[in-house]
Amino acid sequence: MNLEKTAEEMEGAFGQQLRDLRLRRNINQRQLAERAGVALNAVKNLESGKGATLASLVKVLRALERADWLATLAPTVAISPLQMLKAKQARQRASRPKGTPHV
Amino acid sequence: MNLEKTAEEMEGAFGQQLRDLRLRRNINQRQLAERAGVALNAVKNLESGKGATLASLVKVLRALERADWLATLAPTVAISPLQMLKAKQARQRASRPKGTPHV
DNA sequence: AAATAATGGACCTTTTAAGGTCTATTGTTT
DNA sequence: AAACAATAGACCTTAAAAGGTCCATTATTT
Repeated sequence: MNLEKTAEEMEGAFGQQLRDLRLRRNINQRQLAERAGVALNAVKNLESGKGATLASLVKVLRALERADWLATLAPTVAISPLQMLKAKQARQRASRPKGTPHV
Repeated sequence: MNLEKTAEEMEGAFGQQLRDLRLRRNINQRQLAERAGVALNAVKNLESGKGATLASLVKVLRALERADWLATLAPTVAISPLQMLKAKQARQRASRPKGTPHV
């Protein structure tokens, strides 16, 4: 998967990966849709990269037993107990730029 | 991230990860939306897990410089040149079950 | 403590995916 | 080579997200 791709191309390449996962398990689109609890069209859309929802993706990943992948996006940084004491609590909001007189 | 979660809960937990990524970079939702080329609402939907499209997700990941993550779903299995010779080409379609008289 | 921007949430309209069905094509099996 | 199911693609209707705007709340800064 190239990093210089357009968003559309990436969606297509992503769909190809989903298809690979399905074929490795040797199940057809209809079966996958059933197990995932989504419409056949939703699976088609995902695999072809023609537009899909995150909800459909999550359900399909569960059916493919790859839902664990979703947890790997932003691994939480481990922090030692000692550091913990002096650490400020994590931001809940982004800070506003100091100098920049925000329009 | 728990593996016993419902699809909805997973979408929420996923949104939290997106938020973490954004806050680590200390940019606000508006800036992220701008950079990603999506509406502010799309970012809100993603982070709150209230429903979003894969297209929005991909654009936002690019803006967060985490689009590479998308390629990690189904790592391709390496195959030695020797195995390559006797290997059948990968399936393009799922096979139909032999015995099962398909309804 | 006061000022202020970031965020949450509601509302509206437009766009698009979901869900359902049917047909044409084509990979796979026998 | 023939049979047949898996997939692609089109079409329609319904549901839901995108995009835009406004207001209320609250974390952060000074």
